[in-house]
Amino acid sequence: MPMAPTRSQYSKREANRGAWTSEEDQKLAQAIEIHGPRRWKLVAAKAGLNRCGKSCRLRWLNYLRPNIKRGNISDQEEDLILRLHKLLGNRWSLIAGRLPGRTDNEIKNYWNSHLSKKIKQKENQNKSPKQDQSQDLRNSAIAMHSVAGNTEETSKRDEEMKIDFSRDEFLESFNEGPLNLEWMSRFLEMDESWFPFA
DNA sequence: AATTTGCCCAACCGCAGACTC
DNA sequence: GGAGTCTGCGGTTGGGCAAAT
Repeated sequence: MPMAPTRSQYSKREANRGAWTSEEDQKLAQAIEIHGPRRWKLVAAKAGLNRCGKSCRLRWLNYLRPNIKRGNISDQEEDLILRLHKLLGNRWSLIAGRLPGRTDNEIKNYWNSHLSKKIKQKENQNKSPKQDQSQDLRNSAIAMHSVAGNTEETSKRDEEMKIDFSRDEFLESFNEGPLNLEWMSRFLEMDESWFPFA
């Protein structure tokens, strides 16, 4: 029985795969400028790239898109990722939505290569009593706000934050089916004006 | 110097839901 | 309403590189 072609074998006879060249990037950027970052199949065709729409979309979102932040994840960003992951699990796109300039792929990679290990280590050495989850939520909101660009001291805000997150209410809202996700999306998309310290 | 190992990250794949006709 | 297509998401893979042996 013949073996299935490997990925590299496919790449020789079908669409381009693998790393993008700067020439391809340029063509894609030009096509998007004309047709917009939608209709990816069309964009791929118009760009004259032997790539599928999906591949073009990914390249745009993770690399070519304006305002992409490159370089190391800051401590503040890391803290926010940890907190959001605690709330949301592997909802990388939602998490990325709260980190300006970061992509879901980048955060997912960062999580898999750095944070998941850190957490395991922490879990192993830290068998201390669980933190009050309402405090966690308050901290999450504070971290979200500060990463969004506010320069006030978080400790001060923490003191000023008067909203009383009810742990039980919050946790209950996660156990009620599809509405929960909607609720969480709204929680994460909330305008900064929601925050009392804004 | 050559080889092995481990890590990082860009890119691919499969699936589900949204959209269009 | 249903079929076909497109889009977006999360999981996974594999190439490239540096450190270790």
